[in-house]
Amino acid sequence: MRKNVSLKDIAEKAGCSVKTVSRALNNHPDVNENTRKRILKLAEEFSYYPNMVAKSLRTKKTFTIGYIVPDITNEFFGKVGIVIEKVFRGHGYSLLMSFTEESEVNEIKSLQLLLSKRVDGIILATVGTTGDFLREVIYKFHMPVVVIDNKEEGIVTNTVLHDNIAGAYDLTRHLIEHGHRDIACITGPLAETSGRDRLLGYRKALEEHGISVQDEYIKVSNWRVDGGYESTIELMKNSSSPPTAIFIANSIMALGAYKCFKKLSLSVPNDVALVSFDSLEFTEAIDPPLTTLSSVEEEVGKLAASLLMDKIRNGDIEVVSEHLIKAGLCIRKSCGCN
Amino acid sequence: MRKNVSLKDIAEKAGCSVKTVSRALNNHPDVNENTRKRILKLAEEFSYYPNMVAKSLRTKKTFTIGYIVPDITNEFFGKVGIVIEKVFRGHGYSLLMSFTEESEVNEIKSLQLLLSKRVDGIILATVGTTGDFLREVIYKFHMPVVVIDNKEEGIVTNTVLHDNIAGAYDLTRHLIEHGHRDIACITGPLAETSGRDRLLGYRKALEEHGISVQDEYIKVSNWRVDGGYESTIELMKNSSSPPTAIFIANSIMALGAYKCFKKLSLSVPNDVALVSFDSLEFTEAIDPPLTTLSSVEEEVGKLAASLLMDKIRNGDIEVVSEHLIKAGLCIRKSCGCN
DNA sequence: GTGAAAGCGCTAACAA
DNA sequence: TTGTTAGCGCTTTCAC
Repeated sequence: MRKNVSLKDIAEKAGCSVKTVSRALNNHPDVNENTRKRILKLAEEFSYYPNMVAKSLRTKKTFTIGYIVPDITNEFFGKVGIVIEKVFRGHGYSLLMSFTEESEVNEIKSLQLLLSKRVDGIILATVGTTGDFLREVIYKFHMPVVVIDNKEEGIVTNTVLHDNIAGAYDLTRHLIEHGHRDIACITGPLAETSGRDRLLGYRKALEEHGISVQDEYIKVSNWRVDGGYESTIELMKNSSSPPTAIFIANSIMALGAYKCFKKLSLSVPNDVALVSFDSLEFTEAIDPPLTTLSSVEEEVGKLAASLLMDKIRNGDIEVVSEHLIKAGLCIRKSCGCN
Repeated sequence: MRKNVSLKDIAEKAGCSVKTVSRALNNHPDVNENTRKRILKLAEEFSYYPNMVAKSLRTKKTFTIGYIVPDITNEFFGKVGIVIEKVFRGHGYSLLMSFTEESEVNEIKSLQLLLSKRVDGIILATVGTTGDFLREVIYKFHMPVVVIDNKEEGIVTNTVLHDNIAGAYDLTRHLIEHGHRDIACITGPLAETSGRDRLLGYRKALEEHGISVQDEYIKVSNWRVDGGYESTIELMKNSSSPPTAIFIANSIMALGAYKCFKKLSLSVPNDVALVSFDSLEFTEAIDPPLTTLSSVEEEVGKLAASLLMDKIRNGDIEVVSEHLIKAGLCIRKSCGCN
């Protein structure tokens, strides 16, 4: 930081008090029109930018929101971040970002940093295991917090989640409606809500349609291209009878499945039908276009942002609400449609 | 913000002065070991988190870096952002993010906001037309700034850029080495350095190999899937003789080209060979895998971050350096190799 | 309509 | 080794 122009500098030139300058610049009514004009002109001349640091110290508001996510290159967190930034920018807030790389230690460090920086609120895509500390953050420091993406263990708090169970259910049911009975599932780590719940939705769909769930059809993978590839190989080569359709719990892994089918010279959807969760940029450009759920980032971001905004305004830290965002089907061709 | 525990609170309990507490907590040498231990214990008990706002006001350092980009869902800016955050986190800094949506007005607003928030430095992926204001930011406010991705018009400043010309040249030459002569180019908007320079590199490669550049083989598009699709259609259907190979200036547009080839039942690389710029997640999963340049995000991020860090430390705002990051070829199959 | 004084929580400079 | 004083740039309170 350098020696910036301050209210005092302007006050001296204008021949009035610091307070009058402050009033003029903050559109206070109690200030003479001529004085105001003179001051505004001087501020302009001096290229005055108010020192938000001093303002924050005094008012105890930083107009800064913390956004903590595992990894911003994940299209989901990127899109949600864009939406959140837009909402808050409109209210004069900016976004402080912290990346945890899915590490609990980093998540706690990030929270502590944001506590020190005295942000006005936090939107947290948690790894799910920092509940105890998070409780302190909220109830001891009265920090407004909204949790997204994963549920936090051991604490009931404000959350906005993808409706994982319903999504997995709908996708699987769509395969069933195409006449499939031998349907496999590739899901993510069961330690995460999303991995667990998407498997749950898949099971529920099968059970409700009188199809028995076979263990050899369930693969727990890692959300990545390589994991999707490996799991698909296993399903197609090692099963006693290979599935005729696969529900994959995210689209990145589906990319691995495509790779595998190419290698095994299997055609989608004739030999195997495919559906997966996220509608990403490539899902409609790939051949054949992938049937997925529609995007929920816009909704998740908007809702999380407005929940947080309300909490900041009302200070009702203790009022808790949980929200599930349900996505529709985005039907393309990999499922066998059209 | 709420009433947090302050140095004063701890000092009262510890029975010493505020300054002693400050010293103890900041690992100052001149403090009695017993006093220090007592104070640290109290701080722990009280869950004391130093008020960075007050500290910043006093020291004129916010330990905050501004990162301004058009759109964080762009894989390039996301990856660069991750790297930057990591470097700066190691030095105790955090990242304030601002998204401009490629708008000049938003870019200026973002800069003003960061000026007000008194960040210690800025990494800016500029739209390219805010040179005049940027000059003020740097020379009048002595703000350390590093520009990435695009060159800023009308101002010479610290930049870290992808070597667009060399990249386009190498990719095009690779096609020539495969024996192609009828090579087309789909580039981005010519108002952007990247769009312009990638076209330049393509031309250079043709000229140096004695191949005449044909205007009908050059399409200026929009970096998007749909643009890539349209341009490819035009090339393949409307050219007097369709090209046997295409250099595409980014991989998203290449996705559109794949879509088009599928529709026209053309096979890659037998009917048309293809190369494009960025190595994204899908480029190696698609069929056939796309030959691209290798990723430079890691290098761009690291260099930009360390340049900025040096500037912040040394205060040599006026020393300017420009850096070009050259990428190697990432050869897959769409070019005809293997 | 305007100003003086105090203070937000911290650290730098100087004393003790 | 520890404490005192002052001040960072702003807003709040209260007085005029």
